[in-house]
Amino acid sequence: MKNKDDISKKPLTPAMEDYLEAIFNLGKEKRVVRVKDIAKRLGVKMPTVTSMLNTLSKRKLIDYEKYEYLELTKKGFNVGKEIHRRHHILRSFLTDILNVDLKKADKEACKMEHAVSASTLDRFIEFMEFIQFCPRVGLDWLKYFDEYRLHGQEPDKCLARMKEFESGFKGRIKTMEVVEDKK
Amino acid sequence: MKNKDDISKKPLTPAMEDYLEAIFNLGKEKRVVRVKDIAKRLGVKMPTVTSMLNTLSKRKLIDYEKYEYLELTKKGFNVGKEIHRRHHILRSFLTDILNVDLKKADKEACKMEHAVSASTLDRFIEFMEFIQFCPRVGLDWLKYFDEYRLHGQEPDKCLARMKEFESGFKGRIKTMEVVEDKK
DNA sequence: AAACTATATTTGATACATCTAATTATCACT
DNA sequence: AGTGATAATTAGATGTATCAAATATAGTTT
Repeated sequence: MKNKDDISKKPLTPAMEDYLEAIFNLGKEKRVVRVKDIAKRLGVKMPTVTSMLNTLSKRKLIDYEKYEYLELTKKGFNVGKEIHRRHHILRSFLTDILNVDLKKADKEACKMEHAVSASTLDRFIEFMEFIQFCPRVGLDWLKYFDEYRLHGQEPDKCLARMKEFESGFKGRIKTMEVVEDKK
Repeated sequence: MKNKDDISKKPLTPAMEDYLEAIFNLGKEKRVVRVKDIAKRLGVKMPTVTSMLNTLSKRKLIDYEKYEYLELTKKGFNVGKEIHRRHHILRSFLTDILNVDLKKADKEACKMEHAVSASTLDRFIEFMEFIQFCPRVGLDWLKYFDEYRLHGQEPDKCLARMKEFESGFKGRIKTMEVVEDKK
């Protein structure tokens, strides 16, 4: 006979993930996690939270007895942490690279976090690392993106920018060569 | 008395948007759009499609009489086209910039398209334009991202890359100056 | 400890998207 | 025109996430 409800392999819904993330975050911010706070954080009413807590409890993602303090299980903690990580990375991408304002970035990251696989997320990370560390066109370079956004593509400026890049590179190459020589 | 069901200002659900996009795409691929094809495209059963067609019809997004050919209304067409555009742009970003494989990119773009606002989408576009057109580090530059992904950050290579960039820039600056002079 | 307030839960309802099984319509062919 | 195959719809059910109203519990204050 098959397992009656083999719940363990059913994927979590986006809503469940959002609750776990919220509980994870609240757990770091406050001594105890309250229904009221979860409701506020997620913009839902308290009965909705209670109902979801029962679901999460059935799926062994939280320890929960009614009217008592609730805690993430190991499993729930890992999910919450992972979703938080996704949120953080995607929001960084939106704010630091695309220059989206924080509030909007936060809202959109919250939806994107359910759309993007772990491997794609890794690409986002690598891409951001690449921009910042190697070949170190990073932060300066992104300022030009800003200018591009605001003023469009202006050939003269483009030339000027490239000259700046060139001399910037010269400086950096020197610095790096010195470091290399020391080794 | 208020409008009985002021449906016009209710936002569309992601599912509705997916159906409109699918109908939009099928409309371009085939003479007529069939329930069966929509079902196949979206991975749902036919009754689900029928039911959604009724919803879309009530909301004046399609012209639909049962058993007859269906067509997008002007409004539905615009939504379908917009969602298609989002899909396309996000997928491009994933495949062309982050190097995610096409199939995965397609699946993830399909979820991301409901998470990203029009203004953020514009930033994605501008960012991709910026990478490709100005300051023209574009395609070459992305090859280095690939290498970075695969081999990590290797200082020697980083230096080599920067030297390449520098000389590449020199060449381009020359070319551009010639063009500028002609003006 | 009694009373009041804040917090949480239960109950019952709604909306949405989906499914299976049963039914009905359309189309193509002989 | 009748029949069989394909396509579409209806009917009825399920699961998820939400809400408002009513109720119950916990915590605080006098």
